[in-house]
Amino acid sequence: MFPETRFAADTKERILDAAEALFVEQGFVATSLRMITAKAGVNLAAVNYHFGSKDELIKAVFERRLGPLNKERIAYLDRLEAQAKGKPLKPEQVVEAMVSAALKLSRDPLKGGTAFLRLLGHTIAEPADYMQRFLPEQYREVVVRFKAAFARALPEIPEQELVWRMHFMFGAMTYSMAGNDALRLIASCKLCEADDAESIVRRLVPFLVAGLQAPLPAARTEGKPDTRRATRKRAA
Amino acid sequence: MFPETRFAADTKERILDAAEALFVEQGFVATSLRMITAKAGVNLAAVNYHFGSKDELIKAVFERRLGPLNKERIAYLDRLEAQAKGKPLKPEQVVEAMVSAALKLSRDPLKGGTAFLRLLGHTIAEPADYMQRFLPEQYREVVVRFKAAFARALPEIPEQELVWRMHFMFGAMTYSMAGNDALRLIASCKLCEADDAESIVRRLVPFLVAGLQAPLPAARTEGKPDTRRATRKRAA
DNA sequence: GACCGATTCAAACGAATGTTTAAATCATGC
DNA sequence: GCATGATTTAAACATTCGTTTGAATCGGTC
Repeated sequence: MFPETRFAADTKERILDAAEALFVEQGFVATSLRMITAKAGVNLAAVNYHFGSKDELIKAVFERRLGPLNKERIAYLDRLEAQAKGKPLKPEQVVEAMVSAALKLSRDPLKGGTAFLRLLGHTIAEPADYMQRFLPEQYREVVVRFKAAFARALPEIPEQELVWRMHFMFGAMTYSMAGNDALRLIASCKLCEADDAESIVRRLVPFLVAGLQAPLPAARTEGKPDTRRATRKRAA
Repeated sequence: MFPETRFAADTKERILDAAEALFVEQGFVATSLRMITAKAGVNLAAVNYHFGSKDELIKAVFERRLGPLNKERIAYLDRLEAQAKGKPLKPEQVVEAMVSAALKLSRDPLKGGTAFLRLLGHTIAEPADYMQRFLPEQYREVVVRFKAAFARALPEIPEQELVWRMHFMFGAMTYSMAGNDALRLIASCKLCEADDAESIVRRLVPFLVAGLQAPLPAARTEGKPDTRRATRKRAA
């Protein structure tokens, strides 16, 4: 009852691998099932046989990696909180928990996760309707847990402000993993040799921690906002 | 000699408007010329007549807004540097110059720029080959000027580090303007009422300034990076 | 009113898309 | 060895795509 997954499931994984790679290069819509099955070396009908439809294939590509990735993020957070014994974590610990799982994924050549991380970055912006429902579902638990952890680690930040800063954090994170295309533009190149994921994380974490801890914006003045202290004066 | 732009040239702009709106909702590839021309109320052939091809239409959608937007960014920076009379700017001034032009665009209802900003966010990640060459071209001057301004405003940050932080900055910026879809996930909603562009900017700027000024990461230690000074204690 | 370039229009083009079908092939139980 | 279910295969399905065509229509000039 086991070796059935030997050749058959191989087909499924070959399809997933090929699809993952092509989605990164060309996007979902521009990648046809014929390209995928050609690259995977399988028959065209195999996709609809094993996955049902192209949309389901796309979801499967994500579930294969995003599930374990987010589980590991939560596990990392669990470990930290267990060590802390009820004390709030330090902000850099929470950021680290958020980021380092992705780092590990990208570093493991067996998992072939580098392509997936770039795909992930490209896809957050994906306007496709079924993706707009699928991705939040995949991220829900991570968001809830980390939002709570950040709220404890940064008690001086009001909730609404924290939500936005987490939003910015997600942006910088996904963007920096979406590939160095935009980076190659900023640097005149030859700097971007440090594109291994580990050094990216080592640079990203301080940036995010500082941003999350930034002084609160001035309440609602019209003139030059002076970015001074965080008086929680409710304007109006 | 004026009303000629009333119906005829109106066709081009009607197409551009419709395309812009549909691209935001569905992406480039998923949006067909038939949808665009239907929404614009013009004939299908009008796109190829006025723009030559779908790709050229896409470029036109971007050029119409991205050109003025980036020109204004540079003009803003020019103004600041003229006022400073040779002194380096403050980091928040440079960030403000980068961000506020986009804010103004989004606030002008006449320009209909809100949709475009969201489109821009979605598109930075666009894998399409001709976009990979077109966008850097559009951004080149902005990047050069702002990189120089940041280098003067943040003299203690090494160039390589600065390049990465600008990268992160672009990420947080584009992401936060790409629409509140991901945000709606973080907040349980009902917080996101503050989605007008101005309040976003007021929150975004302090975050970015703090991130850009973050303490430099520890050199290359293996143990827990304490983000303080680079103690080269070897954790055995 | 006739001419003309610019624009619009309906219709068709070939190519490519996701999906389905029915036969062929495989592995495996009895 | 044969029946059975799972998989693979080649071929076709109906749509949809971007683009092209050639005639119709418009506004303005002589």
